[in-house]
Amino acid sequence: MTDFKDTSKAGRESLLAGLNNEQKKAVLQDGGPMLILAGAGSGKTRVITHRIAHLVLERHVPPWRILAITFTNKAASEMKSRAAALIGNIDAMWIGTFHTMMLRILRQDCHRLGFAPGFSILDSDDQRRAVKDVLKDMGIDNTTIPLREITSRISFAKNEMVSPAELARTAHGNPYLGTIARVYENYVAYCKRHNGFDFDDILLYTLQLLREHEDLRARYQTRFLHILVDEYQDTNRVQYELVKLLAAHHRNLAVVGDDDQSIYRFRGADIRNILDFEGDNPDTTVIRLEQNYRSTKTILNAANAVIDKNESRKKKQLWTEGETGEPVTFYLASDHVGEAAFVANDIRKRLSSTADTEYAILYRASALTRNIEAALRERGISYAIFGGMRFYDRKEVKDVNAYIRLAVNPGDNLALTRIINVPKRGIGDQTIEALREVSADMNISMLEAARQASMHPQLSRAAGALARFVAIMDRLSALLHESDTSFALLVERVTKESGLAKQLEADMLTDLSARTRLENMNELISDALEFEKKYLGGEILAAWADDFKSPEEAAETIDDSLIAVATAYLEQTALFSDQDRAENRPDVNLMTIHSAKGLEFQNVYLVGAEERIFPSAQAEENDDLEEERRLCYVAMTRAKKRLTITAARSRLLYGRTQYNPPSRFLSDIPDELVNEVGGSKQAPPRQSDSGSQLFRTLSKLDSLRRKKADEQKRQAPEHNGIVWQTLKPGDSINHVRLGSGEILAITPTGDNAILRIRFAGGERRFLSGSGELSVE
DNA sequence: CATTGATCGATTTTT
DNA sequence: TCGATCAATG
Repeated sequence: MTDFKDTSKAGRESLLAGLNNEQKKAVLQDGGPMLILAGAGSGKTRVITHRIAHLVLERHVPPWRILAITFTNKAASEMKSRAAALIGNIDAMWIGTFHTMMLRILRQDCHRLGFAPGFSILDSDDQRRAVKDVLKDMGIDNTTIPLREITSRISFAKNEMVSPAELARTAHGNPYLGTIARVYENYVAYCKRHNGFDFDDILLYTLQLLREHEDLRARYQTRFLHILVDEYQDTNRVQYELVKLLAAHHRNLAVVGDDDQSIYRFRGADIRNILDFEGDNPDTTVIRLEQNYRSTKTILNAANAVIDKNESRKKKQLWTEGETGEPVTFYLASDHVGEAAFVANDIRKRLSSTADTEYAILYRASALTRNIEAALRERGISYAIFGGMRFYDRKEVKDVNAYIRLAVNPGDNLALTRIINVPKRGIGDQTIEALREVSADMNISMLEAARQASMHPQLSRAAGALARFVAIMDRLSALLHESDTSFALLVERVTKESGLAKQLEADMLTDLSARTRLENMNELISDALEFEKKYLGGEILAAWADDFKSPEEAAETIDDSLIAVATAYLEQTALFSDQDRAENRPDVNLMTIHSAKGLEFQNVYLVGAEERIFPSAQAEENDDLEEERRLCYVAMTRAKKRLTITAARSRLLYGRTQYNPPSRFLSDIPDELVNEVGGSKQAPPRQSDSGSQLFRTLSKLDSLRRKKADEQKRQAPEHNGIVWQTLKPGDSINHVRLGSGEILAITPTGDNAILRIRFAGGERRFLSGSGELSVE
């Protein structure tokens, strides 16, 4: 351990410098179970990294005996670089996501579960296609049960460790659920047959492996002297069991989280894991990090007031020594266009008049971005939408990777079906279906079936095309297994041999987007080159190092064959997003509240703060309001300096105009913390039952505004028609000729509005200004 | 076998 | 509204 930073007294003190008492306690705590309740902006990452540094530098824990688990790769790399800055070389330390860490264990001993080491990792798209295949095999019409319903139920079952048999039992004769259970069972077999793991499997099978094999269990249990888990409130049951098992021997388990920020129930997070941690471990040391270093007093108090309404939570009260700051701004626009304009104007004003550089617009659902984007574009404000498509999820990139996948794992029928006719080579659905049949009947892979095409009458028609495809795969596989060329070169050969590059070049003549796709493909080659450098240089090495060797020793045993590099590369593309690929800094960041978690901005705009949007309609139906409230808390606590919340009285969403009152969360914010600005010219919101002062103020302002609007109307030339502002969908209306009808939708167009009306004879649209309409 | 119109349906998302 | 997905046609 020669390359660690010096552990002089000065070094030691700097580890604790600037930490508050609670933070110090968390860093210095000996061991045993520890629950660190870290409020938003309380310096959580700092505490974790400093604790790791303390363990290594002061307590002389070898880095390879520390396991630190995060939820995202982004969080992991952040933690790694900050820990490395404090400690020095930490290559041997296991810092990473659950999936990355468990994959390490799985790779080494997957044969004990009946899997081969070159296994594929199925992404959600593969998963869907796998379920489709299973349905076809079972002769189930894939319209009876929605695909997403099946995949999500299977995923939930896996997260809860419910086996197909158990799921069938809990179906209690319900044929719908019974079918899903049978699909689940066949899907598991399907994955095994194809030597593939889906994301849930990576965790579930690792748990199974460790539970069933005492030697492996003992090996990892003794190895990890200290285990740290970040974002513990978002763990699911499998993750909970994994952590529990791995920590069972030394019991030095520090979990860090914030129950108030648990917002991933929909993907299996179980808030009980954090709420019951003390109960599960009676000797737990609980540390509360309640001092916030991010937001103003006002923002914090407003957020506290909102979250305080939740019943099931560990009470926590964030406080700050920071300034009081400006009140929270609330703006109620007349419609979605006005809302977007307000936000965009406000940002434009601040961009030119202040030195602020951080702006984020947050929303509950991504459908809300459209108007915002338009408003920003109109004003020439640059923006970026956070959390779009991953680089590795682009079609052209996935196609190339599918060729590599198939070369590495010839049993991967999903990869095969993806690219057997990409680019087009005359192998259609019929042929693919026939291949599937032959492969199932003969118990061989589809690639093997294609190889034997001439022996099977169903395949004779496409035999020529199939032979050409097999020849391509043979060349690639020969290159992979026999050649000592570089991996990047292999990737380039894939693009050439497959004809993908040629195809894109041809497409460029007619299709402008083909250029981008070609660029992406070339980018993939440089990406592969970069990865290869890292891999051979030992940076990825720790992932493959045998447990108890130093990185140097491990370097000698590492497999540097092309196939090993390819396997590692495929793993990276399956598991890593590319959110770190920083693009030019935009003026404004647009993102969902979910993806804003963990981030902070000087100026935050929370838009669409309306009932049925936030909280969402389905959250209300499912009685999931506490989670929505936590989401609101997360949104508010992203703001450092200024928080603006907006809502619209009418909003065109999913092709319908909705009229929703402002979000109930607004009424939880004490009035003195809010400044309501500007406004609309329409009817007041539906009176809230909360009787909050804010709503009364809103109504007062509103009646003033209405008076003004009425005056303006009187001065303006009188126009015919009806006062559409008082109407809402569902109201009845009369037409001179068509008689009585029901309003379906109202689309404002300035003074006027388009009314979609259902009459006895069908639907018609009218301008509200048309003199032919009258209210009943 | 590839292309085209109808139909459905729509929170949130990482790995 | 908009987009993806899917059955029917040339």
